[in-house]
Amino acid sequence: MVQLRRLTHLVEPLSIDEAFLDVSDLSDEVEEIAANLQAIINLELKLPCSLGVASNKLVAKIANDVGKSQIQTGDYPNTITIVPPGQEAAFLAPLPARALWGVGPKMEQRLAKIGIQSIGEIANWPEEELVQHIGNMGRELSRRAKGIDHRPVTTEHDVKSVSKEMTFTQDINVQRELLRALRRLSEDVGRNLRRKEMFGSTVKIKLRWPDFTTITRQSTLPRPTNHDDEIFATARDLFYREWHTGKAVRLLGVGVSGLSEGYRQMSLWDAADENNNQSLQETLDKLRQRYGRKVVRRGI
DNA sequence: TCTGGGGTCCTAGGACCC
DNA sequence: TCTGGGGTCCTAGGACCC
Repeated sequence: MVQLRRLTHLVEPLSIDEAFLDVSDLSDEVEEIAANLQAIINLELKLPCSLGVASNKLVAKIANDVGKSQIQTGDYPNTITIVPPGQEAAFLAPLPARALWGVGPKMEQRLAKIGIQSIGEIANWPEEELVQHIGNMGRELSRRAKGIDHRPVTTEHDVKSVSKEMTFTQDINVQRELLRALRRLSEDVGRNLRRKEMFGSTVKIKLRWPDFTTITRQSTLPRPTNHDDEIFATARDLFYREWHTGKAVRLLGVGVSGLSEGYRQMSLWDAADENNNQSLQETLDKLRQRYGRKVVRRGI
């Protein structure tokens, strides 16, 4: 990301190793910008790097996917794929519908049922008919299939939720072990929230049974929190709504959403208690940061 | 196909209030 | 007292993304 931001501050990270750049303000030709950037990353990071260049994020992303997929040998892809302005729809048309953002395995099947295989076929369908067959998503897909995407490159986006889950190597049906896992997940989520200086108002748990069916249960708190104990207590209540002795669990997850920044509202009579909790939590965080997670353990 | 983890967005039903 | 509509929040599940 450092290398990217040297080029422009308009960098939107997409994942750990992908990002959108808006280089429309730079005076150089895009071909040149792309080639230089690739060379810098190859040289400085000793890593391959593929780029897609287009007039919008949707087409740039797909162009990059296409470029990378055309590598025949076992080499790591190090490609540059450019779609000139005005060529967006033509570039997308022959690609399989699945290449479009928002088309996964299920949507691919639904589209196939009405005879649509390619992005071009989506673009050619009357939008309203598409909506009749596949719902509101049809409107969005119709636009995307034509290469239309007006979303700007945004340098920051709000985090909407924080969660942590774990799949057990073996199904677990021992209450004590499950609660210990739930406690640990709650602490991870709490720490993550505190690191971001955020509070959340809705606690959600995720349970997966050995047959792979997965359920979620959530509960909204009267006030936002980022305290381990509060998250855990809520998660535990939710857990007991679905779990009974002996029931085996494959996966356990804890998440918090409804996030807000800053300090939570406190009622007056909570203040003293609150301060104690706060300082205890901060002390625990510091101890764990210095000596590791296991330095302080709670009895579930 | 036998399935990891952390996210976002959409839909749909129900409760509640005006 | 009955009826209806609309808005909002909460909950649950599912599709999709990297």
